[in-house]
Amino acid sequence: MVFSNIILAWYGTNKRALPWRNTLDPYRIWLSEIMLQQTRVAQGTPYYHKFISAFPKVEDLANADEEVVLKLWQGLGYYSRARNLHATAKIVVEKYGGNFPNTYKELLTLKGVGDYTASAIASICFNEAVPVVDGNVYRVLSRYYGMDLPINSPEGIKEFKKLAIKVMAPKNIRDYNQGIMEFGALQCTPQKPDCQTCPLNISCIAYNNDSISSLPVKLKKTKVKHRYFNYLVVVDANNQTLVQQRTGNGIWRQLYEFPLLESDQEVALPEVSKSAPELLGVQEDAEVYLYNDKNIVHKLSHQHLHTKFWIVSTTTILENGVPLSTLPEYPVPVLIADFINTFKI
DNA sequence: AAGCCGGGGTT
DNA sequence: AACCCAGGCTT
Repeated sequence: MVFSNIILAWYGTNKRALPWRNTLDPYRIWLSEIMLQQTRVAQGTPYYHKFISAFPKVEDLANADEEVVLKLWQGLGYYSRARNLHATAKIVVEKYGGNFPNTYKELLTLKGVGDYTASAIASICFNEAVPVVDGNVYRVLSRYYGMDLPINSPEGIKEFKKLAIKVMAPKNIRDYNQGIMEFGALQCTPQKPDCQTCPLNISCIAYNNDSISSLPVKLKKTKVKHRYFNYLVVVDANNQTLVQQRTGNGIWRQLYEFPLLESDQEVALPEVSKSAPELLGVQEDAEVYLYNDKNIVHKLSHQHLHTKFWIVSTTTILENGVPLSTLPEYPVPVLIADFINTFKI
């Protein structure tokens, strides 16, 4: 039996009933694919429902305020996906009359749509014979065909794409693409794959070489950078505080946070008491105290944020202050959302 | 070609 | 603590 036929057969009996599997609507498929980039199905699914409910059609998403989109995206991470999602919705409405492009090549021009996502939409919605090569596919192909090229090297990317084209099922690419990904997610898992019940084990090179655990090969590891965040949570006599929007190219662009004092190392109370009032534009006699006794270490994939929240209580009435009660309306990073949820004066 | 961009689940 | 997740963009 051929590889692709086994994948198709396996998919037929093992596929999950996922919310985006009952439609071929490009809007819904696109939305699900963007949300699932580097994101597990279980984590993305609630967001898919929220978005479909808030924005049933691409026009609804295009017409929404960016801040509303970011707020709905809050907690899902990689927030550039939300900004690109919104931009692409506008393009689809304005340039394509509300209809998504129907070819891999044209889909590739959309913001936030790369090789994988263009292939996924083209194959699932339009049955175009282009293979998806995501993390699941790298794993399945590297093991079954014994490919030990690093999956994140330029040669590896090229060779795995060639192999993926060679072994795909062009006549039923829609099910094959979803099938090989589902197979990677459920059967050929990163750790402890279920090789005993695997329909491909007899001809799987890695299984027969006992090299399952060493495939796929991936280069380098991300070095974690340590940063020290001091958030200044000012509270004035009217229960107002200050928030600001992050700019630049770093983390959490366009999300909101409290005024931030970043330092190379830990900062102590006297230093904060001295600099906070002027930085916030409040009176010198403001009362400053540390809210969290121990550092909150917020872990991103490439940064550890050692965070202290400082409460700055002042009699000054903030001119640009916002009521504390409105904080839940702002799109914020999880680090800030967690604080807001527990903060009681 | 390499680095950056989140948050959460598994082991 | 390390690894990975239905990757893409920037430099």
